[in-house]
Amino acid sequence: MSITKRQMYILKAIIDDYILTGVPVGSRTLSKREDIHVSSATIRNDMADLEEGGYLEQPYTSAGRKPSVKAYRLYVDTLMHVSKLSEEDIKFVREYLNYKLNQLESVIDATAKVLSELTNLTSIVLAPQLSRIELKRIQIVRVSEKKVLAIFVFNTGIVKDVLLNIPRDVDVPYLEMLSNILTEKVANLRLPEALMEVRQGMRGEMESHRAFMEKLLDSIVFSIQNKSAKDVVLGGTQNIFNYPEYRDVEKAKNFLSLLETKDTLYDLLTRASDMEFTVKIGTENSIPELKDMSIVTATYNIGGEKIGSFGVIGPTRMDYARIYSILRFVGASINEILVYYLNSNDKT
Amino acid sequence: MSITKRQMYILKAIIDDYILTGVPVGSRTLSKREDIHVSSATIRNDMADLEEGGYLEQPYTSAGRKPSVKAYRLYVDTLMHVSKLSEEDIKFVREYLNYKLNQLESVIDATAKVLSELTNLTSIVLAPQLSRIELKRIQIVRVSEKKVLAIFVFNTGIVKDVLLNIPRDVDVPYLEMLSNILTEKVANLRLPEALMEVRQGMRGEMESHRAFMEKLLDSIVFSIQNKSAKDVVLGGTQNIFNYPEYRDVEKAKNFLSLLETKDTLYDLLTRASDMEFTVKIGTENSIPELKDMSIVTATYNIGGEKIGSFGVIGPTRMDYARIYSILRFVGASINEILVYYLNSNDKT
DNA sequence: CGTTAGCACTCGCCTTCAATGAGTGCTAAC
DNA sequence: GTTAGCACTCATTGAAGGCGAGTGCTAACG
Repeated sequence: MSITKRQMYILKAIIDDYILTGVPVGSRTLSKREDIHVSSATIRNDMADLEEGGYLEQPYTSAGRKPSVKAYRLYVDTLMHVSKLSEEDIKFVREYLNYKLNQLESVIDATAKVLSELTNLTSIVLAPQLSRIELKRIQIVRVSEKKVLAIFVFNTGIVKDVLLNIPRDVDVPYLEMLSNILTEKVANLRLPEALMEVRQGMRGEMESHRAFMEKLLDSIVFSIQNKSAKDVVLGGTQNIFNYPEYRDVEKAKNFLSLLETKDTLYDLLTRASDMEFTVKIGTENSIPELKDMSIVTATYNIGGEKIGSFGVIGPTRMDYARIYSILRFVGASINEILVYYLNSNDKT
Repeated sequence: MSITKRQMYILKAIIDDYILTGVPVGSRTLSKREDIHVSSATIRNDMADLEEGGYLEQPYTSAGRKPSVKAYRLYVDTLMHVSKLSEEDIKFVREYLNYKLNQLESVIDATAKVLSELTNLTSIVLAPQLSRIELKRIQIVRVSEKKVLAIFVFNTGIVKDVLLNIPRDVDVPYLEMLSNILTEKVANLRLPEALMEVRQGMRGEMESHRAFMEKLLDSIVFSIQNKSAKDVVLGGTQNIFNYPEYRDVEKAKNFLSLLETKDTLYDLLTRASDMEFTVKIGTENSIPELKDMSIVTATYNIGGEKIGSFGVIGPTRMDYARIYSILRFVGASINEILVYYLNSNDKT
């Protein structure tokens, strides 16, 4: 059973219409469109075929048809027409992202905001994954009697620090020495390897160093691992209310609760961190709660390294074409900004 | 027109019942209570009096009565019976707060969580207000060719840092000198005064220092000011759905949107930062959107200094007595934890 | 005079029911 | 292969009516 060209055209028309309105579309509505010159009866026949092929679904006996997951998949893969972003949108992204350029986190926040504003969906942004970046240097600074600040400088220019309470006072030269030892061991390694290297490489060192370093490492491991929840920034969580099909309090509540368990979102995004783009439609998601939601993600880079990802989540009937171009442009913009902000040519 | 003792008792009964159920309470319901020995007719008479006195309201002609803002105010000020927190609750708070004790922010997050869990309301927690704490030291550390980390150590033991891009490379001794000059100028001053002091005290210094310091200061001012939104942490934002009266999507949406504009919440909390406890009931709030919500706040201290506040926000019919004791206990716990965590006896 | 029983009345809420209309499938004709 | 026509389906809408919780008022009672 093959699909005719006209049927394909009708399918696309149905998807477009359904994405726009969220209401199952009927044959008569379609037949009135200017670009369709066949009668409603003909369309009905085609629709019946498409339904048989698994591309359309009927919510109930005499409602119109709505696209199935299979249809959306086809749409995303081949049918949809990705147009350029409008001048306004481009301007909006540029201004918003540049305006907020003072801290790394602000870029993340601004991205979330921009995405949700442009797409009218809930946006998810994952902060740069430090475990993917090579370390350049570790520097330990004495802050007060029992506190030191461990500063991690990464090759991309990102700087991260952790405040640590230490059991006893240490003097500055000792910390400097420690910094040097650590830096030597970890330079050009990624965090996971660096941790292993230090743990193993410590065997030969003095016992007093060892205890201190262990504590240092533990704290770091803890604060890195513990970041999973913190690393996910959301935008436009209320946007779901714009969709009539989520006017139901129960449904909306479910969705919003899902967003609160950021670990799930974190997993979704990290898992997608290797692909430039991913589109998960409805049941294609492994998570049952997401069975009628879609997630579209993209990644952003520093120096060619994919270090984080971002995307949107919403009803399956989202405007994939538009979202695709938005994500593409926003991703490119983030790259630009990060390169500029982090001054990544800095190779001291 | 004075209120009899029995009327007061009935009023309290009505408030208690309404807080529990959210349904306007009728005379018959009350007359069936074991602690009330008068007939429904008598109660009706009393209710009529209380309504005249402005303590009760009728949603519509033949519904039961519900408490007015005036009634809640009376309840909070004199009527309510604040009991001790249950052992379970105490244990819950202790465990949760202590479990999360690794970073200052975690304490804030944990507080938000604990509050929302215990109260079933949305909690708001304000991070420590750095502008209220005296500085101890400023330390500037070179991180890479064009980046320095400005570390602010406060008297309470809190440490805050800002990453700054600098126009040209500077050497370590210069930064050390700068750190010393700055520290000397700002020690024991609060941030606002410190800024003024540095701005004015710079007049005599070398031009080259001046430019650098100005940049430093600007960045700090920016990052402190810009914190307003970041400094507010929410918990249990979905809890509003537990209240039948907020089953209406429109209402819930309004509430949730309000929570998104964190600046408003920030203002509310900072304004309440001087009072150990505040209770704003319904229209007592200056913000019209909050006209049928109540906000209860408390403060937490470090070394006797009120440095932050936290509280809950929800429908006017909240369990003020319970909330009061929860806030009191949580406040005390935060103090303990902060003192311990920050090692505030550290007076280097 | 405070309290109580009784009764008519009000009004939101729920259920029922029929009308509406968008949409389909099928058949017969073009 | 396409179209017109027609009978049928079914969610949605709105009106009607019953239900019941609750009130206000009046009269009687101790």
